[in-house]
Amino acid sequence: MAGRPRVHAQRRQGHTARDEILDAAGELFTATGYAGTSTRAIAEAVGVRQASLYHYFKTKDDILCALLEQTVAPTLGFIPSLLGTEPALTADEHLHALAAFDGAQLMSGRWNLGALYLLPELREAKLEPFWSDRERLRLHYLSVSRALSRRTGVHEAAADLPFRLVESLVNVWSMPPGPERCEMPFHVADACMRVLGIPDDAAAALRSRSHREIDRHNENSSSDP
Amino acid sequence: MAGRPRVHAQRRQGHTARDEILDAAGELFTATGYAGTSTRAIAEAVGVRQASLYHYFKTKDDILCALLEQTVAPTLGFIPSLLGTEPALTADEHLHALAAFDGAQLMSGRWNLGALYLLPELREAKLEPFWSDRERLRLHYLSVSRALSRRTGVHEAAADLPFRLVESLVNVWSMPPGPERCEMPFHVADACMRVLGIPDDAAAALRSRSHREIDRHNENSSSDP
DNA sequence: ATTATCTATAGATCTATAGATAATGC
DNA sequence: ATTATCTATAGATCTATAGATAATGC
Repeated sequence: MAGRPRVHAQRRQGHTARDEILDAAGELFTATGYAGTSTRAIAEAVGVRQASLYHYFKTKDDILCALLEQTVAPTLGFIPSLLGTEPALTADEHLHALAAFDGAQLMSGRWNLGALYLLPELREAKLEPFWSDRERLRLHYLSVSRALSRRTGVHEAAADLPFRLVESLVNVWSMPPGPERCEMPFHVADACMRVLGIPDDAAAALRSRSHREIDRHNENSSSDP
Repeated sequence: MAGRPRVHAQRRQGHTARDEILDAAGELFTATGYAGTSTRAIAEAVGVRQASLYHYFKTKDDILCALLEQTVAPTLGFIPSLLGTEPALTADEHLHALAAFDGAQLMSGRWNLGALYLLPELREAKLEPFWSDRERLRLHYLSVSRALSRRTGVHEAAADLPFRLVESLVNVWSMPPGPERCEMPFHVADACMRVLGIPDDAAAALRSRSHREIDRHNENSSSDP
């Protein structure tokens, strides 16, 4: 804490300076792209000098990486909750809750950070540990989806689709805010089940259980000392 | 013609130097974004020195603008053909052929230039006359679509959708090449009709007429002296 | 003493311009 | 003479580092 005073008063959301930087970077990267956003522009949006960013991030890539991590970390943190229930969840309960949580999380931020996945510059940047975390998440989706596709007899290529379906929520950000938009992650979770050959009524019946698991997780993780 | 020899032999598609530059820029802009592609990178991909680009384009924005124009100019050139038939086309024939031509054209290039519409940098760049051409095309879609929605009684908000449906073909570029992919513009043209309240069998019946109009236009415009 | 900021700047780009040069065409 | 290219470079960035400075905490 403390340190030399800033040249401007705080103007950003976020409890720490690091969070302020990520908030500004999220806005600018989603609005004008990665290469199209200079570190100076980020600093100005925060209200600090350009060099001050480097107290918190080693490079500009690091800022993007931290931002992208925010899109996968909460869901990775949810997986242990799903694995630790008593009695254990069935595969369909597990996948439905995972997709609903992941989707709601993608829709909950101030900026459409998932849209950053589409930036062409992304392929070039050095973004470990983001890529490895994202791959872990993808493989988790895949293994649960495979279990279900084996059970229903649907073609195994379908096991790739739930992960992609959830990511497609990026495009839902253009909807006007409101209850309809908030429902979308659950529609997508239902669609994940159908794509794996589970009938629509059975899929819809999983919703209340998913809500319960998500609430349970959110209570436990917010009550940290 | 003529002029000082290049430092490298030709390595790009395109009959003129200008076309070579646009081919290289199309590849690089779609791969690494606009801000992420330097004029030096474009020049290297062409096999000329960076400054030589400025013999053909006043600014970097100009290159992007010319590239984007390629995505709307052919379709704008098709409209007079559609208006000049004897006897005149009905509104549904007109819209179906327009959508099929426009869609096929978006899918026909070497690069997915329509995807450039999604680049966040686009909003900032100075891109007249592209924006005005694109607006002309949008309004043409709109007026034909409105005529149809009035006739079928579908909500008038649907008149916006055909233009957007055709543009969504950008996402089809991830399909493997083959007959299925080539069919997509016609599926989209059918979908434009359905979205305006025209039944599926009537929509499909428009295909042969659209094919004929497109062929007629291509013959006429390729036989320029 | 520690920390978060600041000022200043090096060194690497990047876009665009000026003017030289080496072909062809008349 | 005209043209398409070239070399060279100005001037404006942009990222990242070095080191000074002004707070708090001990």
